[in-house]
Amino acid sequence: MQYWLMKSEPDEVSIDDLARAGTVPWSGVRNYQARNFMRDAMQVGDLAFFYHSGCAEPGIAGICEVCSEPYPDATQFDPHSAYHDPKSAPDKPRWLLRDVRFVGKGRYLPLAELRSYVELANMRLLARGNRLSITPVTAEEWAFINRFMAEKS
DNA sequence: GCCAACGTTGGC
DNA sequence: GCCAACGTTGGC
Repeated sequence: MQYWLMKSEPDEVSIDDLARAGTVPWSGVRNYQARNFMRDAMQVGDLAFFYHSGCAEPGIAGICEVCSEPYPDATQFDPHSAYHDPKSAPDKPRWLLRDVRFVGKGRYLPLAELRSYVELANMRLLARGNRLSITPVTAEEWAFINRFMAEKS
């Protein structure tokens, strides 16, 4: 059992979109490190913070759960998709993803607030220059942040 | 295998 | 829109 943080642009898929859909494929990851986390390190049942990026106030919006084994990201083979990868062959797919399931929505935790806690000083998300869209979260970080999720907003 | 050029991410 | 930081590409 491991914990994760997964970034999504709310314009594409927000926590409310996930709540409505129930389950979504985590498509569009085109970074090998993030792919390897999904392909190799994640396990069904792992929990992840759902993070909103590329928006006015980035931050943690809720929690989701890894709910499938890895399988090829269909968008890589779609010439009309922004995530199309012409170098990926259907018999040897380059990009694998997992499905994630909505677990809950918490008090919105802005990035600026996360940065204010010394307990999170070493969090991967907050590391200088971090751009990874999927990062591991330690059990300590999870517990520390998770208790804010239950607060009223 | 090095490394410069380029593209992308993502906060601000 | 800017720009720092990082990843990828491709020539050599």
